Amino acid sequence: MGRTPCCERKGLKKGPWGPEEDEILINYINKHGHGSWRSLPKLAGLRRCGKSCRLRWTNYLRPDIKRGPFTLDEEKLVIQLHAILGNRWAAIASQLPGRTDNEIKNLWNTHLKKRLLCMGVDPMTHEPFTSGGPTTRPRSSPATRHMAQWESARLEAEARLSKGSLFFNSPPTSVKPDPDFFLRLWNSEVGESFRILNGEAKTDCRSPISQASSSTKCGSVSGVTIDVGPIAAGSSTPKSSRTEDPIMFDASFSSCSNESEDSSDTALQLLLDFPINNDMSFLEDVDTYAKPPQC
DNA sequence: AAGATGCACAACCGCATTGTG
DNA sequence: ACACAATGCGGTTGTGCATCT
Repeated sequence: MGRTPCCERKGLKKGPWGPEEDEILINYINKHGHGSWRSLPKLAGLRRCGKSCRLRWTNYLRPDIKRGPFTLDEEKLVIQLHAILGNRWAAIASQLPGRTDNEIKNLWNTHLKKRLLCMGVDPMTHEPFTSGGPTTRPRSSPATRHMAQWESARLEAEARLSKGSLFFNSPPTSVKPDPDFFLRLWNSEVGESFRILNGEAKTDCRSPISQASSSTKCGSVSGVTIDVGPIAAGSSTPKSSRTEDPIMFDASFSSCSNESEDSSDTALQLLLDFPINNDMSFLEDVDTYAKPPQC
């Protein structure tokens, strides 16, 4: 019995949305909320499937969408978060207010990936390519070095995590670290310290977003205002990796046990090892690296 | 000026996960 | 505990626009 395709019904429109459809969708959601996406198109009078409506709303019509080009800081953040989280676009997007996973995915695939490649950094592993790699850029460039530093720190933390699965109360069989840990770390006071340090090192490393509003997600994360997350609460399950959860970190995390203290120290070290002085100047130097070796 | 090519972005598809009866 | 429906997510594709030849 296969799954029935969501748009299998005849008469459902596909392809680009027209302005009148947008208007219908916006009006309907403003008035009633989206409720069940499945039934929304029928109720709103749209000849679209619910999935298409949801996508259109979340990626394009939502009022809080921030349009326009990514700022340098946003790009930096995306790269840093990608190093931590991998292709978990939704999780990355949750750290960039007003940006959608789709948008970030596109940014990554069209710009950042290429740029890293040109720098001699493997966009998937964030490791520098060894000689013979697809780049001609010297291996010891600062950006490359920092990526390598970060990667090794990340690996170290992963190793520690798998070793210390007790920290998360996860079953011994669970060797795979929860990538959300890194996100929580990023959002924790440890991460805040890291950002502050970087902020001191550079005149102002806050993104324009957080400059504009201290209550952005980026800003709010620095408020280690405690929201006991599932991990911190010791109830981590695989399902907890869902990214809709507000990702806040329990400050008591660092004091739950000796082991966790140790983890916290390592975590701090991990973050401090990340590109010192937030040196991602290669991003600013787009022209220098924009053109691939044949790049 | 016209066709070819590349790029950016919106949208779709299918699988995974979660919710519910 | 199970089956099914609903939703979320990531990968991929299609299309329109800009630039190049």
